[in-house]
Amino acid sequence: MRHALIVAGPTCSGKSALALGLAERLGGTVINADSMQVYRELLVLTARPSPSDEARVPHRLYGVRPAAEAGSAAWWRGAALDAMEKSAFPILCGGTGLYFASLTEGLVDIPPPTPEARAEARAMLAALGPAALHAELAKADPATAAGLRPTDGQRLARAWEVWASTGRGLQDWQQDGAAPAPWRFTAILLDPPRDALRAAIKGRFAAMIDNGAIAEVEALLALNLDPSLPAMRAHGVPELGAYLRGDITLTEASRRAELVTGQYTKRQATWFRHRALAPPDRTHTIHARIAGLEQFSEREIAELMMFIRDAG
RNA sequence: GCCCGGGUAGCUCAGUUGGUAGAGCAUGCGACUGAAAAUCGCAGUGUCGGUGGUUCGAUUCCGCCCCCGGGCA
Repeated sequence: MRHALIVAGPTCSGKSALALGLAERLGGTVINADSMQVYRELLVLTARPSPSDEARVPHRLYGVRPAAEAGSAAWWRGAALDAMEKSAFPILCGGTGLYFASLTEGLVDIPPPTPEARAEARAMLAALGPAALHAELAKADPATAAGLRPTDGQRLARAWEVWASTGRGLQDWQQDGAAPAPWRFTAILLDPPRDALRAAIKGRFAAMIDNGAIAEVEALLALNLDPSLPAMRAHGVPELGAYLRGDITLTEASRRAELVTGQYTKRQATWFRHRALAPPDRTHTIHARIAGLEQFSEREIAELMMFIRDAG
């Protein structure tokens, strides 16, 4: 069974720099496991690796999808598996827990929902609200409805689209089970203190503004896409959009973007603390925010390399 | 100096016809099976500006003081 490395952690924890450094030493390919860095139009705002980073080491799945086309865990899983297959040593780097889980735990093989079913589910959610959608689902697919909160609009819509397009309930599909990808995973998890993360996020957002984030949002908005598209909801896009419309000041937009990003790191930390990316003896946690491999001593780097080699 | 309004949770504020208080946001914790930078759940916190008085009991009523707005001088 082939071996792949996972470098995971919350936003702004330093995982991209760490993955880059490791890829250089190990002859690896960095494969994006971040749901927002896949969108072509989002470069600055998602802190995607720069062209010079990409010149140092092969990078895959960054900016490969137009913002107009929503990605999905299933799409990402297939693309990642393909990229892994073609890499000498895959290093999956990102912060999207669900994406990692689609690999390490697998995904149930449910046919993609029909566009009609998806549109119907979302229209029902918008028009009736989650409680009414839950009531409707309870009639059509009681087993799935029983497991969902009447307030959880997004999951209710997902359940509805599955039922409407396959005639089979989501819960029922999930009984089929899922299988992990046929890979041996080793994980390096970054779990820095939250206040360090918040401080770094603040600094990074200011740098994003200096590096063209506003123009990036302006260009994205000019595409006139559906505001419910994932790329349109990336941290900073709604906030800078409000600034561009003149609704709020740039200071306020920055404050809000930094706030939602900080809140997001909490959800990521919760996920990674409770969901194993790899078995305990093949998981290494670093409780600090890091700036890259150069931050470590040669001895620490050697230990890290040995940990990865032994795990493989 | 005078008049008016206000000082209650980290923030914005509600409230108690006198029995020591509550929402939203923030924060903390958690869930998460194809939108996941999404979506959702649970939980704190308070010398109720200070000080005297009335009262069995004051954050609430009264006096004085302090602070912040606004107006008049």
